[in-house]
Amino acid sequence: MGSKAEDIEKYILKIIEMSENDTVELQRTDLSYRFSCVPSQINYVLNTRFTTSRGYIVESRRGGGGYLRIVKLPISREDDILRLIADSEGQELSETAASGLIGRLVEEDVLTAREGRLMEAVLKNSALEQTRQYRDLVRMDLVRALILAILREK
Amino acid sequence: MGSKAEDIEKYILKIIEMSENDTVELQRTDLSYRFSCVPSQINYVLNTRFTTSRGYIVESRRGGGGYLRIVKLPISREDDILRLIADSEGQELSETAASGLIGRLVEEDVLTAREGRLMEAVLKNSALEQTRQYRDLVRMDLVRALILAILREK
DNA sequence: AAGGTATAAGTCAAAATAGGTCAAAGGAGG
DNA sequence: CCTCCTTTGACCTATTTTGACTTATACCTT
Repeated sequence: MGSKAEDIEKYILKIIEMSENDTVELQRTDLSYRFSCVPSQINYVLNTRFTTSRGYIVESRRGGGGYLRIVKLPISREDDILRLIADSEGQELSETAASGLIGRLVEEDVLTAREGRLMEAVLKNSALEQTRQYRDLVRMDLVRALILAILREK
Repeated sequence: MGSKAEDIEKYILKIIEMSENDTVELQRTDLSYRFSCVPSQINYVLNTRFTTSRGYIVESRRGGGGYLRIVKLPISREDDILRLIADSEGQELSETAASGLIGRLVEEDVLTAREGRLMEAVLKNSALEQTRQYRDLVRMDLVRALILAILREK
């Protein structure tokens, strides 16, 4: 018995499929009309199906001319590190671990040496001073954002 | 569907691009006619997009023969950057302002385009989710760490 | 020179537009 | 009935659009 959420998922998958560049932009209200559901069900579908761990990025903008943009990342054929990171929601990352990770990314030529240095600077405890007890969580978030940005470049 | 504000922004960017000396002078009423909007929407676009953090200065004159003059600031010298961080302690930096700043650093070849993209990703609200009410402070810290790292290279 | 009028831009806040969050209610299967 | 997923709605936040009111400058008339 297919749920509405599933239908919406399939519809989005279909239009991503049809798009070149694996990116699709749509409006939440339009979609909710098309499927006769409340707008927030669209968020439900996005949150449960189009997650980073499944290889999607969802961006949005509110207000006039607002939109939802769903980007499918070419994640399947990437190496293990990247995959791991994309799936790191809620995990922590110490300064040392981050530094090691960045180092590996540089060694594997995912980042240039300079990119590595700049990222390390930003990931240092001293830069995350204000976040105190959350800093290892925040650091993980920053690294994830970094990795997603890299993946996004295709 | 992009917003009207975006269209207006693009139009202004285009004519600045075409101008030599990166200066453009136009009339608010003309623009509002061209885009079928109220005049004050032009101010909205100027205030939200052509900000100093993005490297623009807007001057104007009222009354007969009035005008809006938008100047794109020339490449800044190194001490501009220094000054920027010098008095950034405890300051806040919004996502928009950060994005404008990074854009400028890229234009000035302080950062490569890719470095800029990666930094922007890390400075996004979505990456700073956990910090919530401190996020503009944290963002400033991150940018300061970035700039200090750049300065240290030399 | 003073004052009035037309012209043009500025300010500010309300309204409109659009997406986000969260938690309660509903429903299917074990 | 218990659990998990889905559906729904009330309330929140962000961004843009609009308009009423204000201020500045130029020009014309006396």
